[in-house]
Amino acid sequence: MKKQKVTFADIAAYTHFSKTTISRYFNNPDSLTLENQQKIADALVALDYKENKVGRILASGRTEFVGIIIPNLYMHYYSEMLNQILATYETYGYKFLVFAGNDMADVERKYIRELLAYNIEGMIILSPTLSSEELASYNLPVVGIEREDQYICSVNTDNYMGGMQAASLLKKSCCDILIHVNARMPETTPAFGRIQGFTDICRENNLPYDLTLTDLGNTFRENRENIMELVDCWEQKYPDKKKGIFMPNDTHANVLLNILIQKYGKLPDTYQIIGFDNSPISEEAVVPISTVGQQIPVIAGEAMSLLSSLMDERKKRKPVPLKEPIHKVITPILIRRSTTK
Amino acid sequence: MKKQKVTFADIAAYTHFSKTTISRYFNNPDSLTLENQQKIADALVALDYKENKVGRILASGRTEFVGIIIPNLYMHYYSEMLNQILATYETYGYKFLVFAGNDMADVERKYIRELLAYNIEGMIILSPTLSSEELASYNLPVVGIEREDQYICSVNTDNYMGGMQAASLLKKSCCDILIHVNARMPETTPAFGRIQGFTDICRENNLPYDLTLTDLGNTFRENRENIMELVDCWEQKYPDKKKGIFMPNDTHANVLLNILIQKYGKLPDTYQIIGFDNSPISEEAVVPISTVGQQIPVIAGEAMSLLSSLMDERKKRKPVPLKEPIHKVITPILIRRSTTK
DNA sequence: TTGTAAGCGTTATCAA
DNA sequence: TTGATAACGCTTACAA
Repeated sequence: MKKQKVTFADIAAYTHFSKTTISRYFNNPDSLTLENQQKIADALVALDYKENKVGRILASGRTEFVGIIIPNLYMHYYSEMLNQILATYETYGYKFLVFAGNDMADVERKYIRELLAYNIEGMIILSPTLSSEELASYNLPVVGIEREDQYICSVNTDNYMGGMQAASLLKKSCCDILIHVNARMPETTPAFGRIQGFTDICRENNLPYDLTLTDLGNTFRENRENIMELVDCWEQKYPDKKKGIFMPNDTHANVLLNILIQKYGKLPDTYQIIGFDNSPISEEAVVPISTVGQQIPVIAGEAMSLLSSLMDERKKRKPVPLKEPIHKVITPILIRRSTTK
Repeated sequence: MKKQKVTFADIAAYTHFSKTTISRYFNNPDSLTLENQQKIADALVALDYKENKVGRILASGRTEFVGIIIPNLYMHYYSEMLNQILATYETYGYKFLVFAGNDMADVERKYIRELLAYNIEGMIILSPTLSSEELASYNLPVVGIEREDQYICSVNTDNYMGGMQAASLLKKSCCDILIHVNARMPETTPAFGRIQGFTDICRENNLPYDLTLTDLGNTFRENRENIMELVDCWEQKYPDKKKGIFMPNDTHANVLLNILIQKYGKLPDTYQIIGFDNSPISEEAVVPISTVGQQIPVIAGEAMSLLSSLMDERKKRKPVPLKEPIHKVITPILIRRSTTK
């Protein structure tokens, strides 16, 4: 068994064509006669040729690589998004170099440097760590997903709509007080729209509401403790009132649900809960949780579609840079399960 | 702003050294005088040089790419494993090209062909789809994780030990009947060891046991329906008996738990449940679920350590191929929570 | 429709 | 310690 690989030169020698013709066979086969195409095809089989894209990259500059920076894969939202992005390989053919940044700015910068060293053609950024201004400065097609996006293209869920959907559902459930728990965040974060959508609906309908902007912590244990405190607080402030609670995501909604069930043996009629994301936990909870569902496959598809067009534009002889970043918005889907009436 | 990139040639011209010397500055700086190192360092800054690894790959053949084929990222086990594998970048510097195969053999073959075209140096395979014999035939360092591994190196959880741990815990809980639910699988699958470990403990201790080897389906709905049937069946076969149930994973354990709670309002004393994996759901369930915990970070680390050594060996002038594949085994950790006494 | 020759940005081999 | 030169495998003018 020989170690050396078959190259265009070998095929050329074997078929008595030039390397150029072999290259053309792969990139522009119609420019060869059918007969010669066949000859080369036979030679490929005879020599057991395996393509080598590194030479091609060097010569053409096209790597077909896209870099992805995610915060982590621990959260289902990110892993499912990555899953769906990877699946676009079938459509666009781009290969993905994946890094998990874990919220460390310098680490992410290092990853980006590494990605650039491999001549990636574009990036998809799910991580919120680096500013869109910095990302834009790399002068490379970039699409952000659900993160601050002032200077870069992006695809986001319509968070405002999601907030409205949640508030409207709780309104229909005849709650006395509508409560939204979320992290404190800058107004430039897409998720900020949820807070606005929620409060706008409450105000429009003169519904009493309570906005609890607080950090619930990073571990399950912290989440649990913080949410238990919130429950105590609500029961003091709103005894006997029917509470409609919009949690920042399904994981936290599930924690709340379990706390209530552990306390009362069941979900009391005085509580309605709605989550966000439609992650598996919302369906798999003891009481299936109503939620504002993000359309992850659609978001991933749109992100790659957008990135692909940016990368195509850049390959043209006369690329026209965008005057303004493009922002796509995907409507969430309200999913009614058993934690709301 | 110029588009063209700074190359070694530019640096050489700027510093009046040769390209070779510039290359040496990066690969073997000690062979230059400190003074000249400084000159070049200054030039890099002055010219804003960005390294380009494509040329290096072409010239050296070292891509520092590792291919990963996972079944999907939907299941927490896989996404967390990927997370931990990606994290080894900090240690080994290998970049990861990730594909999700979704159980389609031909698709996975296509992915592997693509990976080989990029001269990857090795592969980590979590997908069970292709036989280890086929994987070995690619003549590339390969490490399998928790899959059939006759002809390839691998890292697996000690499933036999896991099965014993589960059975022992249920024994301590004084169950009248020990039940293990799992899929029917070939004996070459690592998970088969769980069944053996479980039954061996039962036999050794003369404990009555019930092995239910059945396909629970691929969706939550199917899981739920199938497990509800199992519950009915058990209650008919073992009325009034204390049932100790070892489920194939935490997701299924949680489904069982929820079915019981929905039926009885709480987890009845006549049921003990233990899952497998220690995935978040086991901790986040209404009643925290006891489980046999897989040490995912350890497995990922060992897999890359093993793969790295295989890849290093292969780079030597006189590589010595392994006579036998290396199989590493990682001990699982029993985690006792509230579904067992 | 096909071929020639010059790159692409590094590293490797020799020689000095 | 440094340099000249030839790879590495493919693409791309330009020519025929």
